[in-house]
Amino acid sequence: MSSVSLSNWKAVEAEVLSRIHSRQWEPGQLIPNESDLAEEFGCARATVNRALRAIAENGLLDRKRKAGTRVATNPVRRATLNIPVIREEIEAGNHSYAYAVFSSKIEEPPLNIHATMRLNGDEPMLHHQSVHLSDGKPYVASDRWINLDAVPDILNADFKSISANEWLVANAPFTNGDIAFSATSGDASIAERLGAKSGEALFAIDRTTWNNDIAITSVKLVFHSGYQMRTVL
Amino acid sequence: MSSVSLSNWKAVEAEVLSRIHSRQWEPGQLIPNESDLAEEFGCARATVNRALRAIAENGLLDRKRKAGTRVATNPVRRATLNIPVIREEIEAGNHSYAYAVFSSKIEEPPLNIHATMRLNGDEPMLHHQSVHLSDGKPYVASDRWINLDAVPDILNADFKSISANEWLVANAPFTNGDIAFSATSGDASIAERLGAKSGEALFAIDRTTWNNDIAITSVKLVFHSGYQMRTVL
DNA sequence: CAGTGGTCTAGACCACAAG
DNA sequence: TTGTGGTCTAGACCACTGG
Repeated sequence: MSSVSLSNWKAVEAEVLSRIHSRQWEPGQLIPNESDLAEEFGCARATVNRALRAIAENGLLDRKRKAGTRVATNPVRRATLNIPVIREEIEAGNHSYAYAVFSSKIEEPPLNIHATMRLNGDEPMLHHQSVHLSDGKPYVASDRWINLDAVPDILNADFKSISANEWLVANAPFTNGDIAFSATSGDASIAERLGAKSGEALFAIDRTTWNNDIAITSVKLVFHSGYQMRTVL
Repeated sequence: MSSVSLSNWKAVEAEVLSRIHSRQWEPGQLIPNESDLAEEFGCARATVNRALRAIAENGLLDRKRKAGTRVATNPVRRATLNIPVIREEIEAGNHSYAYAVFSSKIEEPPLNIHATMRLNGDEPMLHHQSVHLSDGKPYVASDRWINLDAVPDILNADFKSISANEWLVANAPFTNGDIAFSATSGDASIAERLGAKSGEALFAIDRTTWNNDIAITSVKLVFHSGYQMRTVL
């Protein structure tokens, strides 16, 4: 067997993954503790810890103090999605980027936005609607609410040179947020802005962000027909 | 300032995040190197490393040898999605789970499946279609192709007691996979299986998995109307 | 070439939780 | 109570890469 010394955590990770995939260690089974593995592999316990922690973060191992480390029975696979700035996503594909503002005005948010953002009173909100274009074609429509109490300076932003999203990324850091992915039948106005057929199935992202419990912004992005969000497992 | 000693990596992480959020360290700016921060915080360099690595994995820092560590300019936010076994997702919501097989037969895959799975020859494929039910209502429709060369034993599986997905999770570990999220107008047959209106917008996941370059399975999941996939940022 | 992050080590103590 | 993972330390060497 592996009497050779596994002297780095990537090698340890590979060996452990191999034992899991080959069913030498079966789902649900308790694997040896870190000290024993360190001895077997001829490396420090910290190295084993690094490898096992990486695997556990990926969902293939369950680790508990005192109870030990087990091979996950129903591995909950984790997929990490990159949520880029739209302009960069478009330019990364060698397309030209542009965007257009449809409407930008201060008004009362509807109840669902009020609830989603967990607003307390009736903070003044900026309602900002725009479309991002790739090679001149509609790419994604954005319907955004911005809490002016949190970022009053946004009223001075020049949305001819920078999108609301990029202004916020650069000027309003957030500490936490929610994101949801769904499918929507774009209503007539959204469909028109995207150049889609009315009622066509469109991919949507709803994202709300806070800075230490102060709501910053909530945005609904509706993508052009055929859009896919991809990643690896 | 923080003349107190930050003696664990979570505290260091919090302090660094605070400096980023407060703009004490601005986007694009080079931050002190690990040794200097270790000295300032009164902890070991390894502790600083652990904290900075965690932040970098989340996209808020860019680290390069020799070049040092910079605050990310356009933080590419990463969202980690948990992809559970359908049964567990349903049962976690305290609903009853069931599923029904519509069709299961060996046949030639269409060209797009052949390409997606990167098949070489004309491996025999099992085409398996089913629906998962939550409290008796359609939850998600599954259209799956399985490479019988990779998992011949699946022909002996009893799909009355276990779904194809769960059989594969338990018996055919994979080393890597692709996953894509999209919106689809379910065709008439899918819509019917899901009890959805024809043409209604539905959330879909396409997932293909391999075991060391041997394709295992490719599945399209189409969820019931209104389904959302959520996570935090 | 030289500065930075990446990693390994040996040992130590701690925190949690199973029995 | 006690075994296990979680973490910290001080020091060392390595690997990458900018200048």
